[in-house]
Amino acid sequence: MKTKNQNADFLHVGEKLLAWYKNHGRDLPFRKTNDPYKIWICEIIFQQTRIEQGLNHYRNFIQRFPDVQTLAHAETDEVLLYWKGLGYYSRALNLHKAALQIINDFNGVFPSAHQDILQLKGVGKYTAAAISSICFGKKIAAVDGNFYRVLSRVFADDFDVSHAKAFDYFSELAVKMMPEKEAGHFNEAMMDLGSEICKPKNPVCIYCPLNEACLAFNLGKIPLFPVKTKKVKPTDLELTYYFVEYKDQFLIKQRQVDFIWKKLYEFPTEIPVVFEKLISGQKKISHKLTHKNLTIHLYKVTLHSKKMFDDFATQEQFSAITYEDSHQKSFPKPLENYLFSLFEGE
DNA sequence: AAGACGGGGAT
DNA sequence: ATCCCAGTCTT
Repeated sequence: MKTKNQNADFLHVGEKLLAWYKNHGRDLPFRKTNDPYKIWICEIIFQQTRIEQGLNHYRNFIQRFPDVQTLAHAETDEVLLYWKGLGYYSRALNLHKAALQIINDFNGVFPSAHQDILQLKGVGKYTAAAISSICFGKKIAAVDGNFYRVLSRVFADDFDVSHAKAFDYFSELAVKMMPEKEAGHFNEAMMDLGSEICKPKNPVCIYCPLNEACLAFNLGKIPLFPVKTKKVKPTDLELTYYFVEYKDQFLIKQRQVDFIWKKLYEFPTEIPVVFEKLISGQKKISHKLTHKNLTIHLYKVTLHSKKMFDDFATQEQFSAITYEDSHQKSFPKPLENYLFSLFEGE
């Protein structure tokens, strides 16, 4: 009997959330479709990425790669180009690999079984749950940062969200709240509430549809939740680049190492000693990565001999391109900014 | 279980 | 300067 009443309470909160969503949910382009391909793309783009930041990328990506066949048959470089500036570039590489998986393993049809979806490169528990619920009506919670924040506050639950079991723990809570046949909308509702009302800082509790039920709010303990113990320590990283130019061309190569900016283009990292007297100056670039304070020492090397330029490019397997052509390559943000500063106004 | 992986906006 | 965002993959 006790269990029954508790479940009824959970369900009541879920229905409140859903009612709020129908009136106050955000109007986003991918909310108008149940096409698993489009939902997949949008879920990957918006991993660790704000809606405002990725919205244009989503639109451009879908326009250029409207279906899984188009994506699978594209060059990796072009997929990367459409990812330029989004960060976490392995997402784009995995996206392309997964498109080929769908062609080869699933006959070119986006899989509908949850376990199959989970097999796709770059698709983890969250993304698989989002696709399964939104596109295929499966009653599965797409537990993300919003779920952790909202649920930990509503139940004043101090379960450590950085713990490995947090996904399953909060998933169980969420499923209890989920109205039948509304898993997709429920998941979207939780994201919108977390984004617009139950924000990390200064949540707008007075407008929250769940404030009557919210334990943390009624206890005045909102700032205590969610509990997150994982601590990250910033480290320092220094890189050296040489911007080697001849007339209107400069040298680039593609990063292959499994480190930051894998598969993105960059400048030479070392030059022959005889070039050193041609260095016209150093520019220092400071850039903050997620857990790194990055300093780039950037030297500009202006060559006046086409033979030296060509020989160096050939021996070290660099490519020579113009500034105009560089728009067709994906550069790390700090290098992109440098290029822009060099050529702006021309 | 812990680290690595980008970039940008809010506070 | 710090936090954290529609997380996933690799030790």
